[in-house]
Amino acid sequence: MEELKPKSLNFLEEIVQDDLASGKYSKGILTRFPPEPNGYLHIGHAKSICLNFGLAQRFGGGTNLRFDDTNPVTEETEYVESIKKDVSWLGFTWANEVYTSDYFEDLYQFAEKLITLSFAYVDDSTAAEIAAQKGTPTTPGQNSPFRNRSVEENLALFRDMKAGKYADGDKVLRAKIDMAHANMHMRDPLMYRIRHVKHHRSGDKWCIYPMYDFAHGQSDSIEEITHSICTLEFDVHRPLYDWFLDKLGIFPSHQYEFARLNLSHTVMSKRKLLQLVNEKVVSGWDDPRMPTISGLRRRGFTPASIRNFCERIGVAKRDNLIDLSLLEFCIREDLNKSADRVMAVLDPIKLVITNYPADKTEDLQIENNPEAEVITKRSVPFSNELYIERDDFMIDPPKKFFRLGVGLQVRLKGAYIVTCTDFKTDAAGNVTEVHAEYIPESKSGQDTSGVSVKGTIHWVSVAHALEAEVRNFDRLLIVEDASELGDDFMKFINPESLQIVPKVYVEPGLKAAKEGQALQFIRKGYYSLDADSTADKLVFNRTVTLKDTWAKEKAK
RNA sequence: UGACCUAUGGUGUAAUGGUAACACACCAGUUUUUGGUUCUGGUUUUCUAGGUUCGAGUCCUGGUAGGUCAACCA
Repeated sequence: MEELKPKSLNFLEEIVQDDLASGKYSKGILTRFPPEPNGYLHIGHAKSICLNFGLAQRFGGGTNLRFDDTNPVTEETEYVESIKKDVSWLGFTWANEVYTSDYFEDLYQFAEKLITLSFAYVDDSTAAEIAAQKGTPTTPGQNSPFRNRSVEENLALFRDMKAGKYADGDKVLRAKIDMAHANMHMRDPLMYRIRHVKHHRSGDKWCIYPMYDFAHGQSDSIEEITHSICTLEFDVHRPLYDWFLDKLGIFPSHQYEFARLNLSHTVMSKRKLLQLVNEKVVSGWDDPRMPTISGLRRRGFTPASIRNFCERIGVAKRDNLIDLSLLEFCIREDLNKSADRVMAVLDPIKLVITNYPADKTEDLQIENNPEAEVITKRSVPFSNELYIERDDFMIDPPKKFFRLGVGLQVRLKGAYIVTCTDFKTDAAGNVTEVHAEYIPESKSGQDTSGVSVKGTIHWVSVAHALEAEVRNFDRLLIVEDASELGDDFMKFINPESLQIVPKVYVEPGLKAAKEGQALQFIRKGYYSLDADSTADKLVFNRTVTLKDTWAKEKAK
């Protein structure tokens, strides 16, 4: 069936569509996702991943996973593995797994070619001198005294650099462009620096390493990437990207830029995330409060929910701050359809059903998910003593309180309607026990009582309950926008971003729960079994709360 | 005060010179054995001043505001 109105294209899709229509790329398109393996992927990377892989999927092309490993000081194989895991987990398959370090020889040859063409020279200046020569955005730079060395001298020097005859920082290779250029990146940018450091893949083979600007575009070109998509801060690099490809006369890949994702109530920069880890504000890169892919995974987010989120946020070139509530909506939308419902009492108080036999247990059949296409049921034991939530009882219930209070009636989910008759308190006046009578004819599914109630509450049988730990997570920061906080963001950490409830009661069937399994704790939220769980002790992470309109009503 | 990028409801994103719309959020109601879900309705939008045009959110010019760039990082 034809769609009546095709979904509008984003600006990148339009570019690809136009390029394909004009016959520019007869072999189809090829994109790439090029992380530097020096840290863990976060939700901002997910946007880029969905964009790159999504573009290729939509227009019948491929996507390379390229590790941009030109700086051996910061890169490690450990990160390569985590990145591959995260991309796969998100549901994408790359056409080729490639490494910029695979192109070191090609890049070296490119560099010699530019030297031969008098487009590059070896500079003996120190880093400080080069910085001083560079000028400022409003004042032109000065030519380096080494700028006019002969091709032969440059070639010899560069070969000596490669051969390891110089120490780190002694010399660099620079492109000869224009020290007065309005674009700072065109003021004789560095192409190679000396680093006597072991590389995670090439080992000690090289002691000179290409800079990003001399590696990225050429890598794109070598792979014949048609559309090289990156974030806006690389916009000013594009003239240089094009300059190198043009002077080298190699495959003309094209770079396009989009605005990176900013998410409210969190930070996204690698440096700040690292700070959170190092200062032990969080337990690690996969702490469920982190916006990392591994953190979101542990928190209970599904790949589909993240892909859907990336689809919904769209893509453009203006700065943006996406509200966390959209991410929450996406995971609720997914889990509402897929997560089984179970009962867990987080803040327990005992409910005694005084007219139910103390020696009796019933195994009630309760549906797992009312939203599922095929309804399945599970068995839940019911007895005369139950745990219910403390806030499901009030001594002086206000109007529209559809829960328990003396004289009020509720249905116990999947069981009977009960009428609250009494309660007990301790010396301090705290409620310790609630008493109720059940209506035998009101059994769920075969109710002939004729009684109708407004409220339904969840419960767990005291005798059968399983103990568990619950970790309730909330937004990392108490401020929406951390962009102008700088390092002060640490002062705005939400003190309630993690609340551990060491002892909750859950229904006994949860003993069979599997790590990562998503569950809805009825009326409480979506939870997922954490890896910290043991046979004796289950640990559940709260992925997200349910929407709570009663809380809003109460607040009024 | 140089170059470049950007400006549409509270937040995002569409509208490709021809009725400003979709989602989230928010509000009201509906449904509901989850105060969840569903469904319905509602509030709230083109930075500014000129210009081109029969017609401008869209094109042009100026202004304003925000962002990016001066690592031997990527």
